Amino acid sequence: MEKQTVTIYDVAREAAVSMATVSRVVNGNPNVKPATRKKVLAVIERLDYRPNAVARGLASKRSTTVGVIIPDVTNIYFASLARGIDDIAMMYKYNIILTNSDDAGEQEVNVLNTLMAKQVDGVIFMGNHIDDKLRAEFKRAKAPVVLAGTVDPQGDTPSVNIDYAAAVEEAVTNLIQRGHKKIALALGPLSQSINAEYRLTGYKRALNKAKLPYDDKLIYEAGYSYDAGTKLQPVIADSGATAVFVGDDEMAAGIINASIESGVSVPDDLEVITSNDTIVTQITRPAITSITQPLYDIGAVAMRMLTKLMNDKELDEKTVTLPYGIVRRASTKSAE
Amino acid sequence: MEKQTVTIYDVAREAAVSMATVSRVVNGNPNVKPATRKKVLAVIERLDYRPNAVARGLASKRSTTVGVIIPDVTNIYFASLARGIDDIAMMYKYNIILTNSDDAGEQEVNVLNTLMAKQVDGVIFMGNHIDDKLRAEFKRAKAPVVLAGTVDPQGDTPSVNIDYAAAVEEAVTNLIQRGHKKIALALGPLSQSINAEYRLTGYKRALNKAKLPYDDKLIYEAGYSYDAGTKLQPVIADSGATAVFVGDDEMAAGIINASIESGVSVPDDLEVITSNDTIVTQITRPAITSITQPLYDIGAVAMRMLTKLMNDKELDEKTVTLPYGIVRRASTKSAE
DNA sequence: CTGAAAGCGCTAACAC
DNA sequence: GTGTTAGCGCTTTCAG
Repeated sequence: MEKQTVTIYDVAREAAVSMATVSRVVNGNPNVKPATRKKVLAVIERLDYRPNAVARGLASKRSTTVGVIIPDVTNIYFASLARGIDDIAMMYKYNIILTNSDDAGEQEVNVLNTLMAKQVDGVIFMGNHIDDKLRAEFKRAKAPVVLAGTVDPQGDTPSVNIDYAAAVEEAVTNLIQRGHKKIALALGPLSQSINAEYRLTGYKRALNKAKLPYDDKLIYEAGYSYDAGTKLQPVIADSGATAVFVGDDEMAAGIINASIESGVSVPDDLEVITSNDTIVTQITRPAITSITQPLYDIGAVAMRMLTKLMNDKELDEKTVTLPYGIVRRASTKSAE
Repeated sequence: MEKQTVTIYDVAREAAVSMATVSRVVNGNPNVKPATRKKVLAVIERLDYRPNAVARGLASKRSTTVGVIIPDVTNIYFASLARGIDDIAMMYKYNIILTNSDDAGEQEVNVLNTLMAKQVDGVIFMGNHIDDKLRAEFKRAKAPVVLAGTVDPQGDTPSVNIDYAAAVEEAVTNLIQRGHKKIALALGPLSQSINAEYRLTGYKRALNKAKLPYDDKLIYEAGYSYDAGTKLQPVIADSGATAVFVGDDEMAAGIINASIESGVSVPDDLEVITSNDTIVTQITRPAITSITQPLYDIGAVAMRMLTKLMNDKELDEKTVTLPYGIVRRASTKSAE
């Protein structure tokens, strides 16, 4: 009971025109007499003809699909970017091939290659770290690549981000102004440049400006998860820190809940500021003060840039920096 | 500076064999003498040849990509399913074209059509409701469709779910056994069969078994969000209900936080049970008792079923029901 | 075990 | 405006 597929040829025959003409009306080419267009459209309707995108892709060398590499769809931060990406893609009639990479370099390279094999017209890459191998693959790829919510210190690849260093600097400066001397920094792996080169830099700058000493015992490396946060909390408590900047919302939630359960008051004994302003920051009690990022827009802007690149247009700026904010909630004390 | 693409023809020429032979070695067809295979492989390596999946798709009529329709990637429940889907897909060498539908019927139909145009070999559909229009499209589609975490009361389409009615019945029965007489039910739109036909049914069955009266004033319809929960809470409080079953974790979190902030103690004044056991249930204080669902597996099993269908194999069962559980947390009192 | 050749369904010059 | 004609890069009979 295989369903019969009707092709452009069938339409051409029934409408008594050539394939070329049918192709023209399907693609909205203006060089068709209204009468013929109407006739063809009628046949298309009657036969319920749907163009085969694969054939079209082979002939035109454009697949109207873009690859999206994401560490894990289940991560709300990246999923939010993905939503922005998909909405804009859809607006421009592109589809998204979405693949999870688990942030693993090898997997990222693999995935990139299968995407190229599928002839995607471009790719949007999200990840926590970019190494030389990956950078080389990006260059080698015959389709443009844009980074979303992902930093590359080398800056070769077009990207959309906020100024992570400045955001952390501002948050930590806030903390310092409220009198804190020992401020902990809880990050994901320091092997990732977002942590080692951006967040840490912002933290150091804030300390520096205030002439506070830098103590690497206050820097903590943990996983991006709630459990990582609960495990880290006692260590932070032991350090004597009275405030902590956290690189991930779930981790921050873990730190807060573990603090309270062990009798450490937030914000009285420990102020907490986190990074991504996901829904988690509103659910905890106290709710968490956070850097705010235009997550959806980061994805959306990245996709817009990609459409330009796919059409061989110039980019106004290669490295786009979107504005961030800081939203105060109950995990920090009010300013003096 | 267009990158030159090397084709199967180039490989054939360089290896002094026919395209057919190259095709055979690329596809692992055993009918190739080891020596020739080796020779071809060497050339492939040297030329850095990568098969063009689009051309392959056109010739073979299999794109090795499946479409995934999801209400919103940003929704952790569906994203978890998507992760299971992608992992299994990858295992079977399929890629995923992911599209957001916002649960909107029209958009779902559109998206399904563009997926078919892209010649996907199958599609996995996730959504909160299936209407006749959609059902008709599923039938009309020339590629198989499997529902994941999505019920269709008609049961025509293969699907993977838990027994939502039984789960709610068990949860509510629990509540009843602890002495509750007025148990509220907070659901998403009753226009969706998951709510109107499954959860509500389970709720009624529990009441019935316990010979408790059914009062439709205790049934609340709200959005799947934290804010919807905070807005709903005062209404529930006014109703005099001493317990509530909630259909969405974020909504439950909203109810809990709003309760506590308005002086209603959870679980003493109001016991709360929710549905999806997402990370949210662990972050609130009190943490939320929940039905547990094998989210990842629902996606994974759905994808496994789809691979069978795509290879014209029979399904052992068309409607798969995976086991659920109930995990007790602090939002409910311990059993007597 | 290998090759020749005919498409897959569509686009894109190029004529007319 | 419209038709003709090559392919796009690969799979797949069908011979041999």
